[in-house]
Amino acid sequence: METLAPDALERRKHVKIEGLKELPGDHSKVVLRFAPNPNGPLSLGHSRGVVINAEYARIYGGKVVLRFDDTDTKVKPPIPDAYHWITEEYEWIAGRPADVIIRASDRMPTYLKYAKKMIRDGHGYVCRCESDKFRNFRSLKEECPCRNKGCDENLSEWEEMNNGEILEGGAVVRVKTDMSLPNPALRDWPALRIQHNPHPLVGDKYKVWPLLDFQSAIEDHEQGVTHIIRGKDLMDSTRKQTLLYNHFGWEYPFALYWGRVKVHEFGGFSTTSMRDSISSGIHEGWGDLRLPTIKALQRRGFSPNSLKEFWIDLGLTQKDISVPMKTLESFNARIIDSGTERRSFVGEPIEISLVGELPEYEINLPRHPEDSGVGDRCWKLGDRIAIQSSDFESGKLRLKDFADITLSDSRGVIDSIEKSDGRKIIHWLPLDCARNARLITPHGKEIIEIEGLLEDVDLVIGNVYQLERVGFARLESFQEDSTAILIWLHG
RNA sequence: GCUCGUGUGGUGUAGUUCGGUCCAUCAUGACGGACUCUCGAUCCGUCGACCCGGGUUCAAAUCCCGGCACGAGCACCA
Repeated sequence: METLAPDALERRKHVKIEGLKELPGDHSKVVLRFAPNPNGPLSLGHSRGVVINAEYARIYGGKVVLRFDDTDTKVKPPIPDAYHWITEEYEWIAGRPADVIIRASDRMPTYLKYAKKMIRDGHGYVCRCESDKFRNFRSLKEECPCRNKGCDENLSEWEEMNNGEILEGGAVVRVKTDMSLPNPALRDWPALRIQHNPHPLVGDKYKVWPLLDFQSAIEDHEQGVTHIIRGKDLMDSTRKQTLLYNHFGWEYPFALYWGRVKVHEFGGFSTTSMRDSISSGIHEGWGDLRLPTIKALQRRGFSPNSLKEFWIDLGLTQKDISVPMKTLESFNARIIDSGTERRSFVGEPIEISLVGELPEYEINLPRHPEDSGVGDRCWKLGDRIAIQSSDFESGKLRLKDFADITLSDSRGVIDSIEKSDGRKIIHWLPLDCARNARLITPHGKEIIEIEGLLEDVDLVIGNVYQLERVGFARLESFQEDSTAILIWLHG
């Protein structure tokens, strides 16, 4: 060591530890879970959960359970399409499908079974108090009258709840903890409530539905989850569920937390508010470029690896953070740049006639400046070309990779083919090689569409190109009139 | 009100468990330069931080006490 690298021993002062920290506990059979509500497709915020869980599963050779927490039919009702959207988006982000996929709504018999057992064992009870009345008991650390009912009475009321004899709001099943607990959130917390709304997938078969804390607790145990990674807003859920696990004699998984994330450009990630903005027509749909959805990121051409590197770099901390999209974009740019071919896009074009000795040849430009292996793009030269109106200034310009010209009105006099001085270099396009195009760019609350001309050489729908002097964009489609639709990615 | 959590450069992040090897890591950003027939890439340089106040100690980002700030939970949402 000392002879091979004498100063390696000293120089190793501060090294940043890359990657995720070690998971606590046993690593031999790691089971994690990602549990979204299928009330919409996945957002950029969700992708943190996918990345972190999938990465830990990869590190330890463990599994990830993708679980649809769809037990609310009223406040955040599930969207049937969201189940397959999320399944596919999970796979896209993680680079592999989830190991186990379950829907909470399919597992109702299990939840109801445990609920009944809890009541029978005296660890839970049917509470008929109105919510604000119970709230009052809770704040006073007093027990509500329902708490000391006999087991038989609880059980018969439980049956009434399930039969639909008790209306919504008429009863709730509570986990018996301790009304004198210092943390008010833990005092006899609600486990199941009545919902008569039909569930979009299982209909009106069930009248009693578990709340998140109960459903999630039971299912984590059923699936053998060893590590729960969740937002720190759910810390009290851990404490509530630990109390429930004690009733059942189960051992609670390790829980890890992350703080709230905001992105400067988008703020938070509320599926519900996105849903509202779509139904009210403010946004065009879940793939609207202004929305922080995975669908929008896919349309723009982000690499799933950029999400992975981004979230792993951010790590798993409990700090509430706000990061700029620029950070994600720089990860993405680094990933895609070497494999992204260049093309010319002239926005808001102005036609120019070339005057002078027009060489009778084709111009060969590299598809990638640092990678000759991908070959050239070939332009047939004509005397009609287009330049960007923002570059139009009467005077001396260099048409990139072609010629020095002097511009006056809409005529470009060729001064020389060789680069003769330090004049401004602009991108351009022979009209013969151009196709109409529209570059669509999200800009805050607006969507900006720039009409222009795109170099019409080997265009493949779905590919990302770097538009010279403009930035990265994904070719989304050709319209019927053959106009190319480009979606802006980043600079 | 009660309970819980977090505070390191503009933004993130490493280091905090077991004080010294930290005049504090890395990335991103901003600024400047080199190179390049893209405003991309690459390369070089510069800027910039331990919430505050005490205490313990030879030594504190790290331990203790007290403040302050921010966030969250106390939903018949997830």
